[in-house]
Amino acid sequence: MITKSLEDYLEAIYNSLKDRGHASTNEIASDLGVKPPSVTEMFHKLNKQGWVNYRKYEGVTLTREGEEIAKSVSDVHSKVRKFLELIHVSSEQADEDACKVEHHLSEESIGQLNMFIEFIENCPAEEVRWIEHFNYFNEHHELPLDCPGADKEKGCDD
Amino acid sequence: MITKSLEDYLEAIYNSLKDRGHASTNEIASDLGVKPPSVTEMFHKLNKQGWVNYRKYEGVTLTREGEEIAKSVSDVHSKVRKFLELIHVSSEQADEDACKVEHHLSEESIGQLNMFIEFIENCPAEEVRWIEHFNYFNEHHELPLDCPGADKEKGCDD
DNA sequence: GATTAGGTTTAGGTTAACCTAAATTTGTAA
DNA sequence: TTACAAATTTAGGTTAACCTAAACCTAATC
Repeated sequence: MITKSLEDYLEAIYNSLKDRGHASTNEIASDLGVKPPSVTEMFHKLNKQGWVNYRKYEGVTLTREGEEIAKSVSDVHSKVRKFLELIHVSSEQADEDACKVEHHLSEESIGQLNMFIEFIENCPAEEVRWIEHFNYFNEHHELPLDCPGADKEKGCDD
Repeated sequence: MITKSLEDYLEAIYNSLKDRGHASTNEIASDLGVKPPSVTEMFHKLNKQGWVNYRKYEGVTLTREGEEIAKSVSDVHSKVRKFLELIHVSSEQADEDACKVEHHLSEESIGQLNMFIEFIENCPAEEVRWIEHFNYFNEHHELPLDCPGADKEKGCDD
């Protein structure tokens, strides 16, 4: 079974591989603010689940399944962060909070949050009956005809 | 130190006292989906912290400090729920997610979320340059003059 | 007053996720 | 090649929050 903690490790590994090209015990430990032995232990668990390939003293890589999980967690993270930034939470705090919140949203909430963000980004800062428009967007998956963004180049459902 | 779990118990106790006038082991157990012995154990911890008055076989009441914590958790809960409902998450799911998210938001994010909700509720569904207006509201703590809600009876900063 | 049912607590155990200290491996430099 | 420093793992321990089973209270009924 996946836990919040295992998700955190997968995400950290994913980011480390992306940013540094590798994921070692010490790096992940310092990224997550834990001690190296904790990381080794978790590497074993992730390996047993088939989410990473672990080779002693060398570090880990993600399996396809592990990468899928990591990507989806990371995706939720950036959606939450984006929303928080939209309502003017500082980007450091938004990122920190996203880390914690990312494990606790249902599919439904994630979907709606995404819908909301997409709507705002595609129909911004204009004379807009925005909540009515959002309701329409929510139902039809495209901007209403009288929305200033609707006749522009970019649709809302990409 | 307070933990997510202790917060959950305080909130459940608070709601039980409000809804039923008392908070017994079995009730809290069933509210939180745990077994009675777990509740007894947590009652002891809460009692030791000075957040509840625990009397064996009788249940708990909240101390002033306990009630303060419970109220603030409960407050965050309803803000998160309200926001999720605003973006059309079903109310059951919104409530469920709020339960989990409520423990993980910083003061800053809570404040901004509140600001956002207040803004929306006071400046709704009109011809509104809503994100610009939100920016203004965020900065000045009142609706801009050209906001349809601004000349109505109710201000934005109550 | 004795019995009993239901609620509550105690006793003891499990698990996840951490930790420190000690051992081990690895790569590099003398 | 040997020796050492740094990284990693192993061994063993801690804590929070749960659990089951058994013991214990309490209030109602006979």
